[in-house]
Amino acid sequence: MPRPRTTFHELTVGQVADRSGVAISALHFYERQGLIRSTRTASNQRRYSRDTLRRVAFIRASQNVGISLAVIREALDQLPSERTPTREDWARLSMAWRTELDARIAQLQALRNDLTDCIGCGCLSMRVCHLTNPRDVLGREGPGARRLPPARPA
Amino acid sequence: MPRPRTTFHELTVGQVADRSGVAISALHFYERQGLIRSTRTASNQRRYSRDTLRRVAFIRASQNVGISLAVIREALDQLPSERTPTREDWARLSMAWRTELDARIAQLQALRNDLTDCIGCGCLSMRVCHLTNPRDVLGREGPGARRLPPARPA
DNA sequence: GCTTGACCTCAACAGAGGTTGAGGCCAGAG
DNA sequence: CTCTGGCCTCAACCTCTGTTGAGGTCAAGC
Repeated sequence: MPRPRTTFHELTVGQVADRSGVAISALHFYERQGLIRSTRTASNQRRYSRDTLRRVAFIRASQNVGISLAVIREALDQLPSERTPTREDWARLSMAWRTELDARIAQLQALRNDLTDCIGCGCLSMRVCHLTNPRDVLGREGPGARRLPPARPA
Repeated sequence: MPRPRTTFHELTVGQVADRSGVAISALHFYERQGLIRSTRTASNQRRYSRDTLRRVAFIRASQNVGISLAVIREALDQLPSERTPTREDWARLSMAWRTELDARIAQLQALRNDLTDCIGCGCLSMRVCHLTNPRDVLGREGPGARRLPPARPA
């Protein structure tokens, strides 16, 4: 079996796929979207540095809680592009991301509390505006094709 | 301006749209997907009962935290179909939904803590398996066309 | 009795997030 | 030297969550 050669610090796309549990096609997709990067060998194969595993874990974990790839990319863009991120780099990212996560946690807890307290208690007054889209804290988010660009060149 | 007549307990689609902040087209879509229901007037216009506002608020709030419409529909299916849901009905739904929300809250907090504790402290060992897809607790979730039906009739 | 605005249906398209498949390259084992 | 497994690209397709537009109905108001 001709497994591609790698140095210790480089991973093939297959290795990253195996270790991260993400399909190769998804890794290619993430790369096209600028979420991860690779170098190429002489024969044009991708090689990933080990911190890619962390990036992919970060991506999937964030996606799992409903954050879009665009927002995730913005966060990852804070990491240095042409150097392996250090602990400080990730710590800085963490601080920024905490805000996003805290907002979402608060939103989830509000939903849960409104369901149990408000509806559960009998008043049935789930506070609509409060829950459905507090865009002051989360900004525009959520799936769908609702947001068109303001004007498109014809 | 010929606003449609409604009784006190009935709302037109435009009224639901205005009060919920959800586009009419989205309400039609939710109805096609079985998330909300309506009766029709003699002239085929939709009329919604007031609890539809609650359903829509529930849908949007849940969507906002990354839950898919399919999962939301399953939850809403627990409400009685041919009677206005009572406090007890919503309370029952709340209890079930809490589980879903609690799991997501835990997941978010784990992500946050791993980011701040684990990466922030220097060990940099974001626990991949633990974070990316604990399918024992959340089941299969997340966007994309990854899951094809096992076999489709030709 | 016409106009107007809210509503209807149905089909087509949009954007996000991928998967699948065809066709081809490259390197190591036999 | 050939075979094979892993990798490559590119285009097509898929699901999910809606939006847009064309064409039509109905009822209130002037």
